Amino acid sequence: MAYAYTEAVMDPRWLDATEMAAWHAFVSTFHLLERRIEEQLKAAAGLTHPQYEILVRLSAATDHRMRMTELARDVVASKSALTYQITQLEKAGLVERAHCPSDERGVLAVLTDAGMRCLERVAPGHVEVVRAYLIDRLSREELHTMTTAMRKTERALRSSH
Amino acid sequence: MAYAYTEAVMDPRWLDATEMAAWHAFVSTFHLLERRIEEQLKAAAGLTHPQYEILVRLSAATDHRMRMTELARDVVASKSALTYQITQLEKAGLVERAHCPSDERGVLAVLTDAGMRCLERVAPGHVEVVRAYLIDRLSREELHTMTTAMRKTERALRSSH
DNA sequence: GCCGTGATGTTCAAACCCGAACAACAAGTC
DNA sequence: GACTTGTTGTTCGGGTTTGAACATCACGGC
Repeated sequence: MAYAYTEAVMDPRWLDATEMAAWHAFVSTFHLLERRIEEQLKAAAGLTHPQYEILVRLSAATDHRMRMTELARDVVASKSALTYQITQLEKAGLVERAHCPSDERGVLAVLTDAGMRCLERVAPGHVEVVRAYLIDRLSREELHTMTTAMRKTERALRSSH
Repeated sequence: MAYAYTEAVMDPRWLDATEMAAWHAFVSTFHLLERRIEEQLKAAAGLTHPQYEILVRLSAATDHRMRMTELARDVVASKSALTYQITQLEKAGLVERAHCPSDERGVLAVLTDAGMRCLERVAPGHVEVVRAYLIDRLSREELHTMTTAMRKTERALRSSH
Protein backbone atom coordinates (compact mmCIF):
# COMPACT_ATOMS: atom_id res chain seq x y z
CA MET A 1 0.00 0.00 0.00
CA ALA A 2 2.83 2.35 0.85
CA TYR A 3 4.82 2.15 -2.35
CA ALA A 4 1.79 2.45 -4.56
CA TYR A 5 2.42 6.19 -4.33
CA THR A 6 6.20 6.03 -4.21
CA GLU A 7 6.89 7.07 -7.77
CA ALA A 8 4.46 9.95 -7.71
CA VAL A 9 5.64 11.21 -4.36
CA MET A 10 9.30 11.03 -5.17
CA ASP A 11 9.21 12.38 -8.70
CA PRO A 12 6.68 15.16 -9.24
CA ARG A 13 7.90 16.50 -12.56
CA TRP A 14 5.54 19.41 -12.93
CA LEU A 15 4.62 20.93 -16.26
CA ASP A 16 6.39 24.17 -17.06
CA ALA A 17 4.59 27.15 -18.57
CA THR A 18 5.01 25.98 -22.16
CA GLU A 19 3.83 22.46 -21.43
CA MET A 20 0.92 23.70 -19.37
CA ALA A 21 -0.14 26.04 -22.15
CA ALA A 22 -0.03 23.25 -24.68
CA TRP A 23 -2.08 20.93 -22.54
CA HIS A 24 -4.74 23.46 -21.62
CA ALA A 25 -5.04 24.69 -25.18
CA PHE A 26 -5.46 21.13 -26.35
CA VAL A 27 -8.21 20.24 -23.91
CA SER A 28 -10.14 23.51 -24.08
CA THR A 29 -10.06 23.69 -27.84
CA PHE A 30 -11.31 20.18 -28.23
CA HIS A 31 -14.25 20.75 -25.93
CA LEU A 32 -15.18 24.00 -27.64
CA LEU A 33 -14.95 22.44 -31.07
CA GLU A 34 -16.90 19.40 -29.98
CA ARG A 35 -19.65 21.64 -28.67
CA ARG A 36 -19.83 23.55 -31.95
CA ILE A 37 -19.94 20.34 -33.97
CA GLU A 38 -22.74 18.88 -31.87
CA GLU A 39 -24.72 22.05 -32.34
CA GLN A 40 -24.30 21.97 -36.11
CA LEU A 41 -25.14 18.29 -36.51
CA LYS A 42 -28.19 18.47 -34.28
CA ALA A 43 -29.55 21.45 -36.18
CA ALA A 44 -28.84 19.94 -39.59
CA ALA A 45 -30.04 16.38 -39.09
CA GLY A 46 -30.76 15.60 -35.45
CA LEU A 47 -27.55 13.62 -35.22
CA THR A 48 -24.96 13.53 -32.48
CA HIS A 49 -21.25 13.53 -33.25
CA PRO A 50 -20.77 9.88 -32.22
CA GLN A 51 -23.66 8.92 -34.49
CA TYR A 52 -22.18 10.87 -37.39
CA GLU A 53 -18.80 9.20 -36.90
CA ILE A 54 -20.47 5.79 -37.03
CA LEU A 55 -22.10 6.62 -40.35
CA VAL A 56 -18.77 7.83 -41.74
CA ARG A 57 -16.93 4.63 -40.79
CA LEU A 58 -19.66 2.41 -42.19
CA SER A 59 -19.76 4.33 -45.45
CA ALA A 60 -16.02 3.76 -45.84
CA ALA A 61 -16.21 0.02 -45.09
CA THR A 62 -16.57 -2.67 -47.75
CA ASP A 63 -20.24 -3.51 -48.28
CA HIS A 64 -21.06 -0.70 -45.85
CA ARG A 65 -20.84 -3.07 -42.91
CA MET A 66 -18.62 -3.62 -39.89
CA ARG A 67 -18.34 -5.79 -36.82
CA MET A 68 -19.43 -4.07 -33.62
CA THR A 69 -16.12 -4.46 -31.83
CA GLU A 70 -14.07 -3.15 -34.73
CA LEU A 71 -16.43 -0.22 -35.14
CA ALA A 72 -16.19 0.56 -31.44
CA ARG A 73 -12.41 0.63 -31.67
CA ASP A 74 -12.48 2.93 -34.69
CA VAL A 75 -14.78 5.54 -33.20
CA VAL A 76 -13.26 5.12 -29.72
CA ALA A 77 -16.45 4.19 -27.92
CA SER A 78 -17.17 1.58 -25.27
CA LYS A 79 -19.03 -1.54 -26.30
CA SER A 80 -22.18 -0.54 -24.45
CA ALA A 81 -22.12 2.97 -25.86
CA LEU A 82 -21.93 1.56 -29.38
CA THR A 83 -24.76 -0.88 -28.70
CA TYR A 84 -26.90 2.04 -27.60
CA GLN A 85 -26.04 4.25 -30.56
CA ILE A 86 -26.58 1.50 -33.13
CA THR A 87 -30.00 0.91 -31.59
CA GLN A 88 -30.79 4.60 -31.96
CA LEU A 89 -29.60 4.66 -35.57
CA GLU A 90 -31.64 1.53 -36.24
CA LYS A 91 -34.77 3.25 -34.93
CA ALA A 92 -34.03 6.13 -37.29
CA GLY A 93 -33.66 3.69 -40.18
CA LEU A 94 -30.10 4.70 -40.94
CA VAL A 95 -28.44 1.45 -39.86
CA GLU A 96 -29.46 -2.20 -39.63
CA ARG A 97 -28.09 -5.15 -37.73
CA ALA A 98 -27.15 -8.36 -39.50
CA HIS A 99 -25.81 -11.73 -38.40
CA CYS A 100 -22.15 -12.31 -39.02
CA PRO A 101 -21.70 -15.32 -41.35
CA SER A 102 -18.25 -16.25 -40.07
CA ASP A 103 -18.97 -15.89 -36.36
CA GLU A 104 -22.18 -16.97 -34.73
CA ARG A 105 -21.98 -14.43 -31.89
CA GLY A 106 -20.92 -11.60 -34.18
CA VAL A 107 -23.14 -8.71 -35.17
CA LEU A 108 -22.68 -6.57 -38.25
CA ALA A 109 -23.76 -2.94 -38.33
CA VAL A 110 -24.94 -2.20 -41.86
CA LEU A 111 -25.47 1.24 -43.35
CA THR A 112 -28.84 1.48 -45.09
CA ASP A 113 -29.52 3.46 -48.25
CA ALA A 114 -31.34 6.02 -46.17
CA GLY A 115 -28.30 6.20 -43.93
CA MET A 116 -26.03 6.81 -46.90
CA ARG A 117 -28.29 9.53 -48.23
CA CYS A 118 -28.44 11.13 -44.82
CA LEU A 119 -24.67 11.18 -44.60
CA GLU A 120 -24.32 12.68 -48.07
CA ARG A 121 -26.75 15.40 -47.10
CA VAL A 122 -25.08 16.24 -43.79
CA ALA A 123 -21.39 15.80 -44.56
CA PRO A 124 -20.81 19.10 -46.42
CA GLY A 125 -22.12 21.18 -43.54
CA HIS A 126 -20.09 19.23 -41.03
CA VAL A 127 -16.89 19.50 -43.03
CA GLU A 128 -17.52 23.20 -43.32
CA VAL A 129 -17.40 23.55 -39.53
CA VAL A 130 -14.22 21.49 -39.21
CA ARG A 131 -12.66 23.64 -41.92
CA ALA A 132 -13.84 26.98 -40.60
CA TYR A 133 -12.52 26.48 -37.09
CA LEU A 134 -9.57 24.15 -37.50
CA ILE A 135 -8.29 22.96 -40.85
CA ASP A 136 -8.42 26.22 -42.79
CA ARG A 137 -6.73 28.11 -39.98
CA LEU A 138 -3.68 25.85 -40.01
CA SER A 139 -0.81 25.86 -42.48
CA ARG A 140 0.21 22.67 -44.24
CA GLU A 141 3.21 22.59 -41.96
CA GLU A 142 1.13 22.91 -38.82
CA LEU A 143 -1.29 20.24 -40.02
CA HIS A 144 1.52 17.79 -40.60
CA THR A 145 3.14 18.46 -37.24
CA MET A 146 -0.15 18.04 -35.41
CA THR A 147 -0.87 14.77 -37.18
CA THR A 148 2.48 13.20 -36.32
CA ALA A 149 2.19 14.45 -32.75
CA MET A 150 -1.30 13.01 -32.32
CA ARG A 151 -0.27 9.73 -33.89
CA LYS A 152 2.55 9.25 -31.41
CA THR A 153 0.12 9.56 -28.53
CA GLU A 154 -2.55 7.47 -30.23
CA ARG A 155 -0.09 4.68 -30.88
CA ALA A 156 1.12 4.70 -27.30
CA LEU A 157 -2.42 4.60 -25.94
CA ARG A 158 -3.66 1.88 -28.27
CA SER A 159 -0.71 -0.40 -27.63
CA SER A 160 -1.26 -0.28 -23.86
CA HIS A 161 -4.79 -1.66 -23.89
CA MET B 1 -35.27 28.26 -46.53
CA ALA B 2 -33.73 27.44 -49.88
CA TYR B 3 -30.47 29.29 -49.54
CA ALA B 4 -29.86 28.11 -46.03
CA TYR B 5 -28.15 25.17 -47.66
CA THR B 6 -26.82 26.97 -50.70
CA GLU B 7 -23.27 27.33 -49.58
CA ALA B 8 -22.95 23.74 -48.47
CA VAL B 9 -24.59 22.36 -51.58
CA MET B 10 -22.63 24.46 -54.00
CA ASP B 11 -19.27 24.24 -52.34
CA PRO B 12 -18.53 20.85 -50.82
CA ARG B 13 -14.81 21.29 -50.23
CA TRP B 14 -13.98 17.82 -49.02
CA LEU B 15 -11.01 17.10 -46.83
CA ASP B 16 -8.06 15.63 -48.68
CA ALA B 17 -6.04 12.74 -47.27
CA THR B 18 -3.73 14.94 -45.21
CA GLU B 19 -6.55 16.97 -43.73
CA MET B 20 -8.62 13.88 -43.00
CA ALA B 21 -5.69 12.23 -41.26
CA ALA B 22 -5.13 15.30 -39.12
CA TRP B 23 -8.76 15.49 -38.11
CA HIS B 24 -9.18 11.82 -37.30
CA ALA B 25 -5.91 11.70 -35.40
CA PHE B 26 -7.00 14.71 -33.40
CA VAL B 27 -10.39 13.33 -32.42
CA SER B 28 -9.32 9.74 -31.76
CA THR B 29 -6.29 10.70 -29.74
CA PHE B 30 -8.25 13.03 -27.55
CA HIS B 31 -10.86 10.40 -26.76
CA LEU B 32 -8.24 7.78 -25.99
CA LEU B 33 -6.30 10.14 -23.78
CA GLU B 34 -9.45 11.30 -22.04
CA ARG B 35 -10.35 7.71 -21.30
CA ARG B 36 -6.92 6.99 -19.84
CA ILE B 37 -7.06 10.10 -17.69
CA GLU B 38 -10.48 9.26 -16.33
CA GLU B 39 -9.27 5.80 -15.45
CA GLN B 40 -6.24 7.13 -13.59
CA LEU B 41 -8.13 9.81 -11.67
CA LYS B 42 -10.91 7.48 -10.65
CA ALA B 43 -8.47 4.89 -9.37
CA ALA B 44 -6.35 7.43 -7.53
CA ALA B 45 -9.02 9.56 -5.89
CA GLY B 46 -12.49 8.78 -7.21
CA LEU B 47 -12.45 11.97 -9.23
CA THR B 48 -13.61 12.61 -12.77
CA HIS B 49 -11.59 14.73 -15.17
CA PRO B 50 -14.06 17.65 -15.08
CA GLN B 51 -13.90 17.59 -11.28
CA TYR B 52 -10.12 17.57 -11.30
CA GLU B 53 -10.04 20.52 -13.69
CA ILE B 54 -12.30 22.46 -11.35
CA LEU B 55 -9.96 21.87 -8.43
CA VAL B 56 -7.00 23.00 -10.53
CA ARG B 57 -8.65 26.27 -11.54
CA LEU B 58 -9.75 27.04 -8.01
CA SER B 59 -6.29 26.34 -6.63
CA ALA B 60 -4.84 28.85 -9.08
CA ALA B 61 -7.40 31.56 -8.29
CA THR B 62 -6.87 34.30 -5.70
CA ASP B 63 -8.31 33.23 -2.34
CA HIS B 64 -9.07 29.87 -3.92
CA ARG B 65 -12.46 31.06 -5.10
CA MET B 66 -14.21 31.82 -8.37
CA ARG B 67 -17.57 32.88 -9.71
CA MET B 68 -19.56 30.03 -11.24
CA THR B 69 -19.87 31.57 -14.68
CA GLU B 70 -16.18 32.36 -14.96
CA LEU B 71 -15.28 28.88 -13.78
CA ALA B 72 -17.63 27.35 -16.32
CA ARG B 73 -15.98 29.31 -19.10
CA ASP B 74 -12.50 28.24 -17.99
CA VAL B 75 -13.20 24.54 -17.84
CA VAL B 76 -15.51 24.67 -20.88
CA ALA B 77 -18.59 23.29 -19.20
CA SER B 78 -22.24 24.27 -19.45
CA LYS B 79 -23.78 26.13 -16.53
CA SER B 80 -25.87 23.16 -15.48
CA ALA B 81 -22.95 20.77 -15.72
CA LEU B 82 -20.90 22.99 -13.43
CA THR B 83 -23.77 23.31 -10.94
CA TYR B 84 -23.92 19.53 -10.81
CA GLN B 85 -20.19 19.04 -10.38
CA ILE B 86 -19.84 21.69 -7.69
CA THR B 87 -22.64 19.96 -5.79
CA GLN B 88 -20.77 16.67 -6.06
CA LEU B 89 -17.52 18.24 -4.89
CA GLU B 90 -19.40 19.89 -2.03
CA LYS B 91 -20.72 16.51 -0.90
CA ALA B 92 -17.15 15.22 -0.96
CA GLY B 93 -16.04 18.19 1.13
CA LEU B 94 -13.55 19.43 -1.44
CA VAL B 95 -15.41 22.62 -2.37
CA GLU B 96 -17.85 24.97 -0.66
CA ARG B 97 -20.31 27.55 -1.95
CA ALA B 98 -20.22 31.12 -0.69
CA HIS B 99 -22.26 34.23 -1.37
CA CYS B 100 -20.67 36.78 -3.64
CA PRO B 101 -20.25 40.08 -1.74
CA SER B 102 -20.36 42.28 -4.84
CA ASP B 103 -23.30 40.60 -6.55
CA GLU B 104 -26.33 39.33 -4.71
CA ARG B 105 -27.15 36.61 -7.26
CA GLY B 106 -23.55 35.50 -7.55
CA VAL B 107 -22.16 32.28 -6.13
CA LEU B 108 -18.52 31.65 -5.34
CA ALA B 109 -17.03 28.18 -5.54
CA VAL B 110 -14.39 27.95 -2.82
CA LEU B 111 -11.70 25.30 -2.57
CA THR B 112 -11.54 23.85 0.96
CA ASP B 113 -8.35 22.79 2.71
CA ALA B 114 -9.34 19.18 2.15
CA GLY B 115 -9.80 19.99 -1.53
CA MET B 116 -6.33 21.50 -1.71
CA ARG B 117 -4.78 18.50 0.00
CA CYS B 118 -6.66 16.17 -2.31
CA LEU B 119 -5.35 18.04 -5.33
CA GLU B 120 -1.78 17.97 -4.04
CA ARG B 121 -2.06 14.24 -3.54
CA VAL B 122 -3.54 13.51 -6.96
CA ALA B 123 -1.77 15.99 -9.20
CA PRO B 124 1.57 14.16 -9.55
CA GLY B 125 -0.07 10.98 -10.80
CA HIS B 126 -2.23 12.91 -13.22
CA VAL B 127 0.66 14.90 -14.61
CA GLU B 128 2.55 11.66 -15.03
CA VAL B 129 -0.15 10.37 -17.38
CA VAL B 130 -0.24 13.57 -19.42
CA ARG B 131 3.53 13.41 -19.70
CA ALA B 132 3.78 9.73 -20.49
CA TYR B 133 1.32 9.81 -23.36
CA LEU B 134 1.56 13.33 -24.73
CA ILE B 135 4.03 15.92 -23.46
CA ASP B 136 7.14 13.75 -23.19
CA ARG B 137 6.57 12.30 -26.64
CA LEU B 138 6.62 15.69 -28.33
CA SER B 139 9.59 17.87 -29.12
CA ARG B 140 9.71 21.48 -27.99
CA GLU B 141 9.05 22.44 -31.59
CA GLU B 142 6.00 20.21 -31.86
CA LEU B 143 4.64 21.47 -28.55
CA HIS B 144 4.90 25.05 -29.68
CA THR B 145 3.28 24.39 -33.04
CA MET B 146 0.42 22.53 -31.43
CA THR B 147 -0.18 25.30 -28.94
CA THR B 148 -0.37 28.04 -31.55
CA ALA B 149 -2.60 25.88 -33.72
CA MET B 150 -4.98 25.13 -30.85
CA ARG B 151 -5.06 28.75 -29.81
CA LYS B 152 -6.15 29.88 -33.27
CA THR B 153 -9.12 27.56 -33.13
CA GLU B 154 -9.90 28.37 -29.52
CA ARG B 155 -9.89 32.07 -30.23
CA ALA B 156 -12.19 31.65 -33.22
CA LEU B 157 -14.62 29.54 -31.25
CA ARG B 158 -14.71 31.75 -28.19
CA SER B 159 -15.23 34.94 -30.19
CA SER B 160 -18.28 33.49 -31.98
CA HIS B 161 -20.30 32.89 -28.82
C1' DG C 1 -15.37 -34.96 -27.90
C1' DC C 2 -14.61 -32.03 -23.70
C1' DC C 3 -13.00 -28.63 -20.80
C1' DG C 4 -10.81 -24.09 -19.98
C1' DT C 5 -9.82 -19.62 -21.61
C1' DG C 6 -11.09 -15.74 -24.01
C1' DA C 7 -13.80 -12.94 -27.09
C1' DT C 8 -18.47 -10.95 -28.51
C1' DG C 9 -22.43 -8.21 -27.83
C1' DT C 10 -26.26 -7.01 -24.69
C1' DT C 11 -28.42 -5.57 -20.38
C1' DC C 12 -28.91 -2.90 -16.29
C1' DA C 13 -28.27 0.71 -12.68
C1' DA C 14 -25.90 4.55 -11.74
C1' DA C 15 -23.75 8.67 -12.97
C1' DC C 16 -23.42 12.41 -16.07
C1' DC C 17 -24.42 16.14 -19.59
C1' DC C 18 -27.42 19.17 -22.21
C1' DG C 19 -30.90 22.72 -23.12
C1' DA C 20 -34.85 25.01 -22.02
C1' DA C 21 -37.43 27.16 -18.50
C1' DC C 22 -37.28 29.66 -14.45
C1' DA C 23 -36.73 33.04 -10.39
C1' DA C 24 -33.79 36.45 -8.70
C1' DC C 25 -31.04 40.23 -9.26
C1' DA C 26 -27.94 43.99 -11.90
C1' DA C 27 -27.60 47.99 -14.68
C1' DG C 28 -29.07 51.52 -17.35
C1' DT C 29 -33.01 54.55 -19.31
C1' DC C 30 -36.80 57.41 -19.04
C1' DG D 1 -39.09 54.90 -8.70
C1' DA D 2 -40.84 51.96 -12.53
C1' DC D 3 -39.43 49.56 -16.91
C1' DT D 4 -36.59 47.26 -19.94
C1' DT D 5 -32.89 44.37 -20.97
C1' DG D 6 -29.49 41.21 -19.78
C1' DT D 7 -27.02 38.26 -16.48
C1' DT D 8 -26.65 34.70 -12.80
C1' DG D 9 -27.27 30.22 -11.06
C1' DT D 10 -30.52 26.41 -10.30
C1' DT D 11 -34.01 23.04 -11.59
C1' DC D 12 -36.01 19.65 -14.32
C1' DG D 13 -36.74 16.11 -18.04
C1' DG D 14 -34.69 13.58 -21.45
C1' DG D 15 -30.86 11.60 -23.64
C1' DT D 16 -26.21 9.57 -23.22
C1' DT D 17 -22.11 7.11 -21.25
C1' DT D 18 -20.00 4.02 -18.08
C1' DG D 19 -18.54 -0.39 -15.97
C1' DA D 20 -19.83 -4.63 -14.21
C1' DA D 21 -22.39 -8.73 -14.82
C1' DC D 22 -24.10 -11.88 -17.98
C1' DA D 23 -25.22 -15.46 -21.73
C1' DT D 24 -23.35 -17.06 -25.86
C1' DC D 25 -20.08 -18.77 -28.80
C1' DA D 26 -14.92 -19.44 -30.77
C1' DC D 27 -10.64 -21.69 -30.25
C1' DG D 28 -7.07 -24.45 -28.43
C1' DG D 29 -5.08 -28.40 -25.91
C1' DC D 30 -5.59 -32.84 -24.24
